[in-house]
Amino acid sequence: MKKLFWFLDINYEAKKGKPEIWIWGIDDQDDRVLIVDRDFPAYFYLVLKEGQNPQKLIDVVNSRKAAEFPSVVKLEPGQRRYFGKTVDVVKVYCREPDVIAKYGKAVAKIEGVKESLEDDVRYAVRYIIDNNLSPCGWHEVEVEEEKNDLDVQVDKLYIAKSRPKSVEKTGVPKLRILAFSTIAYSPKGAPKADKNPVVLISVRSNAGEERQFVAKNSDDKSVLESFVNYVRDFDPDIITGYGTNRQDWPYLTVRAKKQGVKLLVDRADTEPHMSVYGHVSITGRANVDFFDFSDELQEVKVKTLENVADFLGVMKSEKRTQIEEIEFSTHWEDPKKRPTLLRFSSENSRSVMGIAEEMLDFAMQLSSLVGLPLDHVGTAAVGFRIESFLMREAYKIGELIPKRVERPYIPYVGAVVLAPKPGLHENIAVLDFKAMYPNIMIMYNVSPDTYVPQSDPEPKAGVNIAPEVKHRFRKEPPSFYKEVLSSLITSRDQIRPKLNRLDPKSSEYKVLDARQKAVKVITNAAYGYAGWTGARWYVKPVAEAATAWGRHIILSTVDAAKKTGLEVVYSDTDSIFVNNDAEKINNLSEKARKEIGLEIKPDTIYKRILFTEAKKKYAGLLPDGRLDIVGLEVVRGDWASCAKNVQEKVLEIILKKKAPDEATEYVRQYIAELRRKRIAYKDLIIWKTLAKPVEEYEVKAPHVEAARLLLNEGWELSMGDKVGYVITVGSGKLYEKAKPYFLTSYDKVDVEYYVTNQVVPAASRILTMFNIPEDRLLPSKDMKLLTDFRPKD
DNA sequence: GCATGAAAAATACCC
DNA sequence: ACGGGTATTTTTCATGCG
Repeated sequence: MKKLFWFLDINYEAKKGKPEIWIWGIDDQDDRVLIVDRDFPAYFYLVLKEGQNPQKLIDVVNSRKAAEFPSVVKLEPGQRRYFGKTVDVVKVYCREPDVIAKYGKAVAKIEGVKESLEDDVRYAVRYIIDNNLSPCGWHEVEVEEEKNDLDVQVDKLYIAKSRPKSVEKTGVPKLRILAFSTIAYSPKGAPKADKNPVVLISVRSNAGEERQFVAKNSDDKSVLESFVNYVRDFDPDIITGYGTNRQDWPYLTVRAKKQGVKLLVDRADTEPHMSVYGHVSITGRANVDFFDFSDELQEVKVKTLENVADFLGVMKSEKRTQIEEIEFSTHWEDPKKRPTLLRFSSENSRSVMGIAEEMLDFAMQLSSLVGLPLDHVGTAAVGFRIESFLMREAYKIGELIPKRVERPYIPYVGAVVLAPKPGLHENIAVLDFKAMYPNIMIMYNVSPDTYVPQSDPEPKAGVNIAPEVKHRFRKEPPSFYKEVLSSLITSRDQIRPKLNRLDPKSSEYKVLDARQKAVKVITNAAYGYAGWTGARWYVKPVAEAATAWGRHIILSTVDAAKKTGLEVVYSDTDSIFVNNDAEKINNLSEKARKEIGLEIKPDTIYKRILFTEAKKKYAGLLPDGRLDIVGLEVVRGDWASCAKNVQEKVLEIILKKKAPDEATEYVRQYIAELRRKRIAYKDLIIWKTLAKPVEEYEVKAPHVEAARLLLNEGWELSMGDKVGYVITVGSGKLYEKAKPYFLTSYDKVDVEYYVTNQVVPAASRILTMFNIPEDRLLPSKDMKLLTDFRPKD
């Protein structure tokens, strides 16, 4: 019979020495199904040296089969492409997927064999690639129903009688989604899984059901058991949380072991386990940690659950309960405070569900586009997402997948940035080339498979030669990147008009918009991937040529703009800022289309814009009255809010009223308030990322010393964590005065540091442009305050 | 021994 | 664990003074 199903998860099992692919899905009857494919061969390729006879090599492998390669079941000669060149290969089929890495290595040493390829492609990945499956997409497969004697939690179990095939059907079945959040308790310091219990687990389903499992007498055995029972009972397709891959799951795993509870939350009667890219795998369900998608939200600087939820406008109807981690213990211990902790935890699980509602579509579209299962795609770094996408595309055109190899890093020249004309400018248009690098690669056929090394003769069809660097790329046939990027751009162009016809609140709109975003992310990252030394398809000249053409294009555009009579006040990479003269702009864009072959169009219009001397920093007033602030302290996460708020206000006064004196007065007032400690404590916190383990730092930096204090108190910190600190009074170096904000208090804060090193520099950056020296920003001693309220902390 | 300034380390931004 | 270009702060180191 034919079965239609939506792809949720995939895993590989070895049953009695025979590999099985298990695909977990949901069918069009809303049944949860497991489809088992027992008939998919593992394989890798041998690439032959030029002029070798494939049959000879097949004979050699066969003769050594009994001793060395017992798992080989078939050897098949053929041809593939490798970096655009046709090569002779032998496809080596093996009974067990686990041997291919080992066999590949051994067989590569045989005389006449150049190398082995694709022996580093995992079995389940292989299955997705070869069958062109789309995670989070619909498929059709010929199946036979089988009795469920595998003890898996599904409605139906099927054996695949054909390979699944992706079908056009859109939409997502009615999924059961479970959000959860946990709270652990330790009397002092950060909770440690080996001794401190999980006293509270809050769950929330997408049907709106809310539950809390609360420990009695700080014993978490029943909490764990109830949680496991609830999960099994609710049987979610997606289990989601925030920070669960790094925090909750590992913690729960240790607690469960400690308490002798089996954490059987999956559909196959096994416990959660670590999988590739540092994600926790829960067989048969998708474990999605939205912290892994928080990079997408560049505006959110400190990626806490609260900040992300607030940014997305989740939980807007109510005031949030805020409890610092350090206060969990007192809240748990105090019967009066405990209800607040329970409320806090419940709000957390609701925030997670809210975030899921906002971001799950994107996660699914990305998963479906790049071919990584939903639970993997979040933890995979950008480079691996693209690579996964490219591996699928390569298979379709018979291009072999290069091995991952370590290479030295050699820098190359990137884009041009022109010095801005400092000061205020009125009515400025930003013209930019849309998707410049992808379009360059398409136009000049720039790709790993079309690159012609210096030593190679020029191909018949001719070459495109990059300016400056002189790298050559075959004009024909259409390159790998060209095909891939063109189809991405086309698919996005097809989505956009559809969006205009839909209600932005409809689910159809949300899905399409998410698709469009996923496509954009992948398209834009292709250039960066090309220049990444870790890439399988790394070819430095590809990235180097793209930027060389980019420089050439933007510089000739700047030139043309000037000739047309436009004044260019700034330019960065693919954009030029000019006076908003519609006719001249039209001329220019017409000229660019004809002479360069790329489209340059007005994007943003600024009623007024301010540049300082610095590149990559400016602030503009938009037609609707909003400010667009770029690069300045206001948009940086590593400045205290007090400095950012003041700078923003200064910019607003300058851009809207052109009143530097008023702005100066504002700063003076603010500083007077700050010196009286009337500015909120949280506005003094400076957040910085811990980019490596504390021990590896070569210098004593404030945030590193603050991190050290946290570690001494038993808090856990790892790479990528943000450290929030304040500067306290005292003598010596700055790093000696930096303290984690929740281990000190306002009365110890050195407000003069914030005046001198935060507020004044941030304000001065702008006001210097209007000849206002720093000392004019400092209030006189007897300055009267406009406001007079009691200090708050 | 110490002030001074340049260099290095570190971070976060822009596109 | 996608690129290079850029600004900025703080620490660290080298230098020269007397």
